[in-house]
Amino acid sequence: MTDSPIRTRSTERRQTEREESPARDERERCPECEGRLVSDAEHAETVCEDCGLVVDEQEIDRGPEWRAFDAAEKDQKSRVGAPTTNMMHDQGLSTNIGWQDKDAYGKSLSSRQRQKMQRLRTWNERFRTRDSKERNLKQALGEIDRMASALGLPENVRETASVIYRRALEDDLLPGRSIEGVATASLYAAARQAGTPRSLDEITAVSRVEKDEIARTYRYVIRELGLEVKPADPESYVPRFASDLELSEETERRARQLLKTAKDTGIHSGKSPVGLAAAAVYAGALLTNEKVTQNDVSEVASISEVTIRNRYHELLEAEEQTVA
DNA sequence: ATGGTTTTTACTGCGTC
DNA sequence: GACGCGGTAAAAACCAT
Repeated sequence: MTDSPIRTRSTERRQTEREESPARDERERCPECEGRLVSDAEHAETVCEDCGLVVDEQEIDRGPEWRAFDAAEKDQKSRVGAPTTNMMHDQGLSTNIGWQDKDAYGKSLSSRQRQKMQRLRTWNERFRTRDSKERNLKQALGEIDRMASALGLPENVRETASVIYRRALEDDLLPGRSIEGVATASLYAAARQAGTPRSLDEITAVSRVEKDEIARTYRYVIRELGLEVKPADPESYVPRFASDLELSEETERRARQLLKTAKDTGIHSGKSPVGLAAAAVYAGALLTNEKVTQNDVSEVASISEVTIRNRYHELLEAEEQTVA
């Protein structure tokens, strides 16, 4: 994978700057003394020959107005290149070779030239599709990064998500699906695999894609890639909820305990893991006399209060029976 | 598409601060 | 009276078939 010579950012800024400072007319005169103006290349100024008035500074572009701290950032921010259009898969940045066997003047090409052009077309097409995949990847990875930090997911999850996305790309799973959708699905899967799951609702909140599409794409990706994702363990939600609600270690421990016995009793099957976790946290707080309302828990867990009520009754009941 | 299960929504009543 | 909590019925969402 080598550095693509093509830069992806548009040239908007440069163009507007140019419009604001039109080319200086040679015969323009100094506004003060009507003296002849000369441009001083070394200092990039235009000065009056007679009175020394500096008429214009900074004619030349001394470089980017932004700073880049590493190569990747520089690559991202670079504004060199042709204007772009979103109507082409590569935003019109790549080379196009006409299909007609004519030269720039409209004359027909010799057969030797024709063959050469044909070869060039072939290769150009190959590079272009490879390029488009890379751009695709770049965009997706950026998106994954954005969502991951919004959800407070650690580095290793992003890594995993990237790997999943790459595999999806390799296996040609993209056609017919949006980059966004697959990126989101990858992250969702990665978070679950890493044992730091985020509910579909939470994911949806930071994604640009509808919940349905995420779920659909997720199932598809999992199936096609043969990924094994176990159903989320309710316990894996507990630490996050507990810390969001600023609850004690003890409460957290109790919540875990409740979930364990729930598993043993088998009342957890079929119920949503998030709901179970939320209920356990609430029940745990109850047992340690910490004040949390059902409403509080329902908000951090994005689960209805009713579900919490139903679940935590079951949890406590199961706990009592095992003790007895 | 369908039917069974779970979750959500909306509403009501009770007790407490 | 607002708030937290509990319960219920009906609607919606989910899931396997």
